[in-house]
Amino acid sequence: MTRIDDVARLAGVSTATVSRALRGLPTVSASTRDRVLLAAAELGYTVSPSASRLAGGRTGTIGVVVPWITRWFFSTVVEAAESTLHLAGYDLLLYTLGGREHVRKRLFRTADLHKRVDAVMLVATNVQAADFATITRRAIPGVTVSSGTVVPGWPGIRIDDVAAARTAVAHLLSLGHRRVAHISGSPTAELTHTAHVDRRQGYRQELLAAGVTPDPRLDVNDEFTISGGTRATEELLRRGNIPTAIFAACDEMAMGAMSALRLAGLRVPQDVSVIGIDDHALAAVVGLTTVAQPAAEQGRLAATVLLDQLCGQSDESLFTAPLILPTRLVVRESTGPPRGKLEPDRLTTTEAG
Amino acid sequence: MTRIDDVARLAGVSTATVSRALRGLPTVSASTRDRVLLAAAELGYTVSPSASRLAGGRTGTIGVVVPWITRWFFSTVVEAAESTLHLAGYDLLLYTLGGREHVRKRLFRTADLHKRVDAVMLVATNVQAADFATITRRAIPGVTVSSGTVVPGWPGIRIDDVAAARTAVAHLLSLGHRRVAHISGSPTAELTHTAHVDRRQGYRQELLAAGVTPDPRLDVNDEFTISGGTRATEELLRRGNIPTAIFAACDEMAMGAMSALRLAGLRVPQDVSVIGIDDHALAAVVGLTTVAQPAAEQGRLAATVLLDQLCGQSDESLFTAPLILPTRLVVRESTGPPRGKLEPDRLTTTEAG
DNA sequence: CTGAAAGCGCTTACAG
DNA sequence: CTGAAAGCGCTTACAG
Repeated sequence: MTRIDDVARLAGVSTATVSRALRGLPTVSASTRDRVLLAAAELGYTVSPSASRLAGGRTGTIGVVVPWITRWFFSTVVEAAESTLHLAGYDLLLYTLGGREHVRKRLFRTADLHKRVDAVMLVATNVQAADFATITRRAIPGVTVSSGTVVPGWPGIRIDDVAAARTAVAHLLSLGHRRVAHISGSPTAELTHTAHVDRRQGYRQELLAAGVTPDPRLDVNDEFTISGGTRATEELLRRGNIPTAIFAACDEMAMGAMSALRLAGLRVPQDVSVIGIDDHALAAVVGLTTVAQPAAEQGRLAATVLLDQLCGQSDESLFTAPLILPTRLVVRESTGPPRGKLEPDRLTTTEAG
Repeated sequence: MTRIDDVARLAGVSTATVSRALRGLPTVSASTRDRVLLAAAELGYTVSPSASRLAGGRTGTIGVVVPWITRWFFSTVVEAAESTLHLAGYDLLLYTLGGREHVRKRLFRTADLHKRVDAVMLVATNVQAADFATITRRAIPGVTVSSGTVVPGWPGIRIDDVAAARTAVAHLLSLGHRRVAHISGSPTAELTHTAHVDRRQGYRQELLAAGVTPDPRLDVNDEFTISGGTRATEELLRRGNIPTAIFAACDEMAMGAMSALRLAGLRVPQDVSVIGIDDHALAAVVGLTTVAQPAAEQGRLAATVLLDQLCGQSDESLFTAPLILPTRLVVRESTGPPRGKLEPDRLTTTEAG
């Protein structure tokens, strides 16, 4: 394998000059730079990352931490972040926690992560107060996406989960629904993020504002997945006193709900309306009404903010408050007025009617 | 930051012994090992990856290359591979090509990748003959998942795409369909992988075996995505002479097809049957009949095979032929007999009938 | 603008 | 089983 000395010899300069020329430092004359680049190209030389890291102290790598990668929001964020980071010449080290709390702990409590990456992007991954110390002491730059906690010194990119939930519930209320159920992530299964906490709060706030007392029997927890939505909905049906509408905390749960309702012989939206949050790629296919959030944009922005920090040219306002991206209601076919409002008798609502 | 000398001093041994003890080499006495581990724990010492890599020549990192991460198959493979690799102490460097052919080229043609990772996992990423030389010369271990080409010296994990397609088409034929359309990836949009080539071949083979001549007007290319499936189906409808069944090369395209058909006022399966390949997490939700392939298992197996190679204890049979995992037909609600077979008159097929 | 030299923090023959 | 020493391949003050 060719090394920097080979290039230096061929170009007739020192290794220090090769190093400078290859990295585009301004302290190299144009003619020298050209000679070095030519020599490097001729030898097919690329710098050894290990040596460069050890000597230079920079890894050229960003660590991206996600709870999962198979869920729509996370994969979309990562894909957008990845292309931005690679374009800037950074590598992406992927950590999927997968509910393994000990992995998260090890990541933050030891110097491990810090020695592998120049900066960290935490997606829907909460950091506990005990971790702040580690992060701050090592002064590692970072950014959070869709995170419940604010990490001191790290910008945050997110949507307003409370407001998004209120928008969803307001839509159902405006259609005339009063028995509105909520299915959301469970505190134990979603340890790493807190979107479900905020969304539940928004659900309750909006109901209360409309004079509706939240009914705990209409509030079920499960995983933020399709099957989680299915199970939660089955539980709702099992409890009896079926709601006229279900607000699912994410589109994947909403789709699971639609599936469970259909299996139970209930029609969406004639018997039960369903709304989610996300605007998943499949939401349009299944006609799901939802509150859209810009996932790719959050990934792209987070990567950009991180790169700016590494260049030392961050917008200071980012450090004072999280950057909140807008959400918007997308009405499709899964929501409509409650049955009683239009057709009091189930029999008159068949397709033949 | 504490270094290896700090640990050595505290434990009263040389840095060489610390290095050996920490890596669990057998040439260290139990009592010495304990003393070293205790000292390391007390100082909160973790090895510097950069230094370790430079000195040892190993990176402890696996490069995983995927065309996209937002598609079901790829995210499922990566998530399974990730947990297996991290469990074994390896980091995962993610490269998402995103249709950027130049990224793939740079990755293989230069020594770049080789200097960052110990081994490579290529998911649905083809390698051209010109790349073989680079890979072989550098003798970097690797494994391919769902790859069309066989890389000399690398095991391959995959399904039999031709057979999977034939299973799908055979199901449609057995229901009585003769006008069977195919929607699949386009040669230009899916440069990196070749599943669409094999699946198209299986489609044609099965039709021909049944005495049906493939009609090029029923064969449309687009992206392996939901919207690709939607566009391809719209194109089919635009061409007129609507098929009684559509075989989509993947579930995402199939779901796009279902969506386009519904929008056009056609019912699935009464007017048009739809079948895919994958068994996407949402297939059950939308009632999609499909040929299931084990995505997570392919990721897990590929990671295991790679780790075995790095330990030098690979099963030799893996290098002689790709490991083919089984697929199986999962019949749901999106396929049924063609209309003519049961109900010759469209009017008699309404729900009221 | 350029070079000589130290140093980044480990691992690995080699010798014992 | 253990240690002294070389070396991995760069980058970075420092000096000029």
